[in-house]
Amino acid sequence: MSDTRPAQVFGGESLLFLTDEQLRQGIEAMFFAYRGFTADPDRILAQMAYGRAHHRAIHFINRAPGTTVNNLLAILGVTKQSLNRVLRTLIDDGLVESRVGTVDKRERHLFLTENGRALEARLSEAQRVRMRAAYKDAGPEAVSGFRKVLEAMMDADMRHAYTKLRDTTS
Amino acid sequence: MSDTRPAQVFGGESLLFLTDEQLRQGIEAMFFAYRGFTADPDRILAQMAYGRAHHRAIHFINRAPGTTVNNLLAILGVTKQSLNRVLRTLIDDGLVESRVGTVDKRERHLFLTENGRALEARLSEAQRVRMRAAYKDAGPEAVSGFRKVLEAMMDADMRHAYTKLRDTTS
DNA sequence: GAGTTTATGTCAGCGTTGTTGACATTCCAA
DNA sequence: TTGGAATGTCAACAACGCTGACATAAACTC
Repeated sequence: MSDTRPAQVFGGESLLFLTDEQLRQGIEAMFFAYRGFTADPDRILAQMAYGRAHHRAIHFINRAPGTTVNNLLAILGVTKQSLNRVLRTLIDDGLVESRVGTVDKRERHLFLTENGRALEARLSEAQRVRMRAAYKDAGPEAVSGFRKVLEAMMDADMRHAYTKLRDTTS
Repeated sequence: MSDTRPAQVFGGESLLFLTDEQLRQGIEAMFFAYRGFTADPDRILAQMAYGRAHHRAIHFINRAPGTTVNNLLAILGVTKQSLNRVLRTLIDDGLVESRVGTVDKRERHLFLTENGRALEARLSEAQRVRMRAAYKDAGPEAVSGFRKVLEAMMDADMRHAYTKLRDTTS
């Protein structure tokens, strides 16, 4: 059942930060913010025949060029059938190149083409504009807290994927 | 290596927290965290024939009992056809009650039934468990920053909806 | 009172993106 | 050589967005 009492007692100003009310506000903030987070790329994607799944694939291929399909599958957390449909259109449209592996020829290594990089730049710049404004509004300390809470909210395997990407300079 | 130090130690002098690398990390953190954010309710919903859209409707009807369809439409940011399909099933399944307005008889006021409240409690408790753990891990100061950045990331109309709900004690 | 607008519901159709299941191919490894 | 891993593909389906069109009732306006 619902518990409206503070679940933890910390320092004076933060007595209430674990009440159900505070948690509910966090939940609603996530909901509304995620909409804003995806709104700008969504507008660009809608002009072409693409959706968020294409954006995600493009993002992570750009982030880790040469990644295999299986690796991408793990990061995106979807089925191979679902990813394959998206990759198929991106490859057919000349945004992604799929190269057979040299060491293991079963593997396909994925790269963005010139056009793919151009779209990636458009999409991520649109998203960064909003993030930059939000970061600037909130200030550096808030940004640090923001990241800390988000990391704590991830599933363990996603946190591993995230930190692995984070600590890799592309 | 990438620089993961919090930028606030340099105060307003440093724009390190606004580098593209920092922004990219924030973008990826949002992506992975949102998956975790929805994972627990998703598991419950999958057992019934429901999805995220049902959860959202249930959440906001619980949050603002008696809200009208139009109001809910604005909060959820979907078309009436899309919302209607979801509401239809929830009403047919006896989770939501739709009452004709007394002042304006065109309006339908939405309420959760006993069963609706029970499901809402299950879903939101599952979500709160994760949020509570994340908040506890990150600490009160991080939570404040988290909320600050999320609010700054919202579209203006969503921020209005959010603060309106936030400042209404149910 | 007539006409317009508003709130809602509903039907039909479509697109993206997720799912499961089945099956083929290729190729590494034991 | 056989088993399993990585990948691709086909089929079917579901959730949930969308647009467009149309119906109804109520409220508002002139």
